[in-house]
Amino acid sequence: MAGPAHPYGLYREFDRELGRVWRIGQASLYARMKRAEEEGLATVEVAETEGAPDRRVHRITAAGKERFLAWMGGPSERVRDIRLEFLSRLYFFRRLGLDGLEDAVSLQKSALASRIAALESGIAGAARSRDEYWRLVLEFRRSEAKAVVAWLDVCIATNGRKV
Amino acid sequence: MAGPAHPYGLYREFDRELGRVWRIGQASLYARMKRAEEEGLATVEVAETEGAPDRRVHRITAAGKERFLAWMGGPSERVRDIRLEFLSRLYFFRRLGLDGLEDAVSLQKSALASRIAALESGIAGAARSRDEYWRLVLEFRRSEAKAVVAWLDVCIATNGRKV
DNA sequence: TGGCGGCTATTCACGATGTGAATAGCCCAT
DNA sequence: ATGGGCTATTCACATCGTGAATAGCCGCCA
Repeated sequence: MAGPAHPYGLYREFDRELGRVWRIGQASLYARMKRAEEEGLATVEVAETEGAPDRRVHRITAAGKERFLAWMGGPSERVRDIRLEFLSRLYFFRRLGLDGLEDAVSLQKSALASRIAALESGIAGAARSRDEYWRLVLEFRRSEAKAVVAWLDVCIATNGRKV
Repeated sequence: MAGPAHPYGLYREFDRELGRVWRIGQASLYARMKRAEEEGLATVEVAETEGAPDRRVHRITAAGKERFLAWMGGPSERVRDIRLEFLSRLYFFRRLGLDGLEDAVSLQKSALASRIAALESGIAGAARSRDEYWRLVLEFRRSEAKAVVAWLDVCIATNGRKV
């Protein structure tokens, strides 16, 4: 996405930057990139180097770009995935200088809004049926979801300030 | 802990109740109970039944009880684990009629308090060094941690009301 | 000059973990 | 009598991540 890359180099970069959020092992990144190739999301070309082992240089395909951008734009379905996914998206938005962060934020916020609405109806139901435990569980989830919404607002504000 | 149990029966119970929080497959529960036996946390006795296959009845040992109670009391180190762990603890506190929930809550709260303090010093540092991304990441984590603290207060209040 | 440590780059073998399906006997309904 | 469903356990397999192995080349220091 930011030009051709080989796993080793990408790992060095990620380990310093994205690695603070999304810890990924070297061998794991190799496996993912190999899989991306098998799925036709990237093409691989072996490039010779001077005084170093050959590199398996990966180039993203149209299908790969599409998949990546869909992932960048789309909201995370599960609240617990936002921690990893949205913070990673944020990293890529900044790293690649992409725009559309505002859209991604609003999409995620509206996904969270319906999630919260569902949780609140569940909470009301649990309260009605005196299911204290279930009510607490749902309140936990609502609390988390609301915290993410509040953070997304901070996120937009910060980004707006920068632009 | 609530008397002897065999995996199949325990699964039926968990699947209905705890399963709403901690989804665990049947084969997975079997594996865990087998491992508990291997680690000396439970003893197993094969019991014959009338018109049904034999049961591998598990009985918790002293070591197992100790381990379980330590887990019940101790806070989750990572905020993201609280979702699963603390809600499971809450389930067992209620299911087994144990007391000590207040202690577990305060322990978790103080663990979160130091976590939040560390995050805030990190946020200040990131702000100083103009590392916007890292600041947002840390603010995300603080936001989550604070939401859990707020929920823990609700949790205590609810439980207090019941007693 | 010789060899040792460290860097680039990739691969491999393994362990943990979870899941669907297989197995097998028994009961009940049609 | 027989097919479906329940109790109960096990198996084989896919996924996923990790540490270590491999291998060539470079620079450093004795």
